[in-house]
Amino acid sequence: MTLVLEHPSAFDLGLAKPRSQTRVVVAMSGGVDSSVAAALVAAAGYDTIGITLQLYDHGAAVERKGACCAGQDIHDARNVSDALGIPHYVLDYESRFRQSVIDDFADAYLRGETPIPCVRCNQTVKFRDLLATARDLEADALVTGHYVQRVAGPAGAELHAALDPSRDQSYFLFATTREQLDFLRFPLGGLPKTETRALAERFGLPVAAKPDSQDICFVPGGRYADVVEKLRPGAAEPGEIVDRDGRVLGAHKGILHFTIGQRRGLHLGNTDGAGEPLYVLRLDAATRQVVVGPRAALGRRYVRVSEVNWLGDAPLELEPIRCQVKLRSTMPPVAALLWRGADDGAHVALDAPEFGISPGQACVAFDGSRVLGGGWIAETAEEPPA
RNA sequence: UGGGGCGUAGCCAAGCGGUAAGGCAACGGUUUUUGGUAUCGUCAUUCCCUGGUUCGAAUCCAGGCGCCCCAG
Repeated sequence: MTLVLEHPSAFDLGLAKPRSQTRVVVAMSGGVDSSVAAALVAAAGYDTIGITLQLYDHGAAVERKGACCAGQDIHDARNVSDALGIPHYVLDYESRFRQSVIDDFADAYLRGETPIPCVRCNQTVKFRDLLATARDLEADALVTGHYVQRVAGPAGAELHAALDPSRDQSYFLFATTREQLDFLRFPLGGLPKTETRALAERFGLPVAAKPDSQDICFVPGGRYADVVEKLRPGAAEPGEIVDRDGRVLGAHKGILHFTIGQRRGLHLGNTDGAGEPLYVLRLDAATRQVVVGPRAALGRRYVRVSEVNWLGDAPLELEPIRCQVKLRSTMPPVAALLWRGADDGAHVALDAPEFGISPGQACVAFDGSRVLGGGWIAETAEEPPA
């Protein structure tokens, strides 16, 4: 990638028209990554337009570090655009973000599931709504700063994990459709984060030293339960903490405070002398019970997946295929069998048990670096059905 | 008030005259564009109380107090 620094024109998005006549919209969050993406595109000579989405309450977010798409970050995106000499627009997407991402987030917790707002955001606001806006602007492509690779394959655009596995964000993009993928470009997928920082400095971007964003962007201080309670007043109903036999061990302040596999926050000391930590095994929204037990009881080898977005060349069939799956963004892919389920669902049988798999999270299947597809975890079982 | 046992951090618990292990919980940091996991660190100047013996006591002695068990 150093080549890019010396010869910006070596960077290419693989579009047919001359660059000066090729319009590219860059989704700019105000962070380092998307700023570098914009700089690369602009430096390569494309007709570049920066767009920043205002997604939520900008008042509360102004002073926060590590946020995006509100307050200071919008100013940062504008400053970067000015520095690059590209036009920049801010779109008010607050209401659709609220509908598509935040409401879903709250409702998932009330159902006893654990949502991934980042996937919903990519799936709706960014790759559906913003992408449509880019087309309206007669753009030829939409560029984002995601660490993921788009590879032109024999059967069309393929989605691949980033070159740097520690930066890979393909888990969060499993729902990207083939159509969307045709239009999208991810200039950062092939470089390590340190390289991105170096590029930011070489381009003289005002955000070069800005800390990475983390946590849920619309949740101040990581206190997501407060947000859910604010959105759904009275939703945090107290309930019992019970063991697998139904024995009551304690009380909790609402199942929305927990997720499967969680250890901390139970406030349950050692009561039986075994000295083994307790983990959340199950959440029962109907009875408001949190079921806890030892770590060994978390093991699951079967996962049922719904709303599958399939990106493989051959359609998913009843005959199981061998692949690797990720059930969590930060885990290395693990070996599994995958086959088609009812409707748009799928079944996954893991070679070895995984611990702490929660409905509402994503299951993403890979063939090596390539994303074959993914869906939402609907339910799990200790063993696959016979 | 006959006999026996026990009282160490929020909980469990080691220690048996030489200057308070460990686990759980909690709290804080690291990791992480979700939650969580993991990991690292912190957490009893003090051992129910009061005296005594001793160079030195959570450990020995005496007296209280509080629990538990057996027998009545």
